[in-house]
Amino acid sequence: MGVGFMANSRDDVGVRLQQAALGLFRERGYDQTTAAEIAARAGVTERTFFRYFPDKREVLFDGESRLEAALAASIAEAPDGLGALDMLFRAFRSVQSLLEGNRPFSGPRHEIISSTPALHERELAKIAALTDALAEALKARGVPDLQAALAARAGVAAFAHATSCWLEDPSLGLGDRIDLAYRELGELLGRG
Amino acid sequence: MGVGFMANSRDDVGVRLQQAALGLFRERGYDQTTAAEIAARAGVTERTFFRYFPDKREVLFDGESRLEAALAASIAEAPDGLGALDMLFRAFRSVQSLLEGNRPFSGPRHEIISSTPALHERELAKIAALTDALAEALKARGVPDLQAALAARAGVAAFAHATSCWLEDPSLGLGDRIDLAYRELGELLGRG
DNA sequence: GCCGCCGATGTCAGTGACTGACATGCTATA
DNA sequence: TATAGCATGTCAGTCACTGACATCGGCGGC
Repeated sequence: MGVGFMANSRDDVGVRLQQAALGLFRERGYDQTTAAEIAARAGVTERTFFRYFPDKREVLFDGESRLEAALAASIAEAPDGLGALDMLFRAFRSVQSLLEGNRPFSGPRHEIISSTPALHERELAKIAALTDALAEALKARGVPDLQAALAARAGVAAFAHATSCWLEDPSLGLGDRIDLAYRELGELLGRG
Repeated sequence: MGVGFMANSRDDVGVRLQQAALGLFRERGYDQTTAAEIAARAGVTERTFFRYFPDKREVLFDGESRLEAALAASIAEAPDGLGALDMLFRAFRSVQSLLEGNRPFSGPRHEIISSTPALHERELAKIAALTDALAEALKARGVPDLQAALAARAGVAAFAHATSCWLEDPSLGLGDRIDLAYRELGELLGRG
């Protein structure tokens, strides 16, 4: 599969589309950017854009499947005898460096997403999908169905809280934010 | 502001649109229903549909603001000295009857929503908005910011879990589901 | 080295969600 | 009865997305 000299880059078309999209969204905002413009900047046609991404929003969501896989794998190989929440947080901590690695990308991305309702919705959907996947992973480790579903919901909620805090206030590392969330989650019920 | 004899009903146009939409969605599915068809069944124009609802999805989401208000009010008037999670669950239980009241409506609604990705996304957005509102309500009661945000996320996650279970398995009432979720949330941290 | 296959892309036409601008008709009130 | 005002209709336009078909370039078989 030779590359045949695409206009200006040997990058994969998909990657070029993502970069073009991120750039345009930052320059003009999501709503003011058309799919045709993104495609043009990437040197392809609008139709090609939609062959790579099922819709305009999806161009900003790609690492999600990798993250999901990593978390599920961590739960699958967790030591026996751990509680559901501990399996989850073990998994969250295991992807810490993965997330910290592409902070320079997820920073601007987060900015655009949180200021664009349509993108925010899509992110929530991704988080929900992640929740379901982790619930399944917990069930596979023998956690009863309902408990797995609830633990996944609560755990992912805490994880989302931690990453959100981390992205908006860089004074603490992601690892610290995760630990903090875990601890505060515990205190939440200790008090009552 | 007399009602001037709309085609076939003295119902408010908005209500007629909602009923028409729910009916058509159940008959043909969400994607196979156009906004123009909904409007036609309600006896108005497509343009009028979009004057009542900002987009096609929104026609199924209306009680949300009432629910949010009721929950926030419950937190605002909770007795002092309660922990954040207890304030939340007190609020959840306070809207139990409100929700059980329109189960005949929310049943079919839930069916369509959970089988339509676009609608599911919108529901998640509503839940997120609810989460933010409850976090604010907790802050107003003196809960520290970060803790309020985390408690709201975890609490709403448990509440969503409870209502979801309740809608899909009628063998338990909503109140029981809420109590169950509260108890299991406690066990989640007791174990680990 | 030529040929035919195939995958990636371009092209075109169409549907449907949404929007802004303007026209119209009915209600209420002077 | 005149008229201001609001709800609705009408019209034209943009843009996300899709299916069908054309094209082009590399690659394996011969």
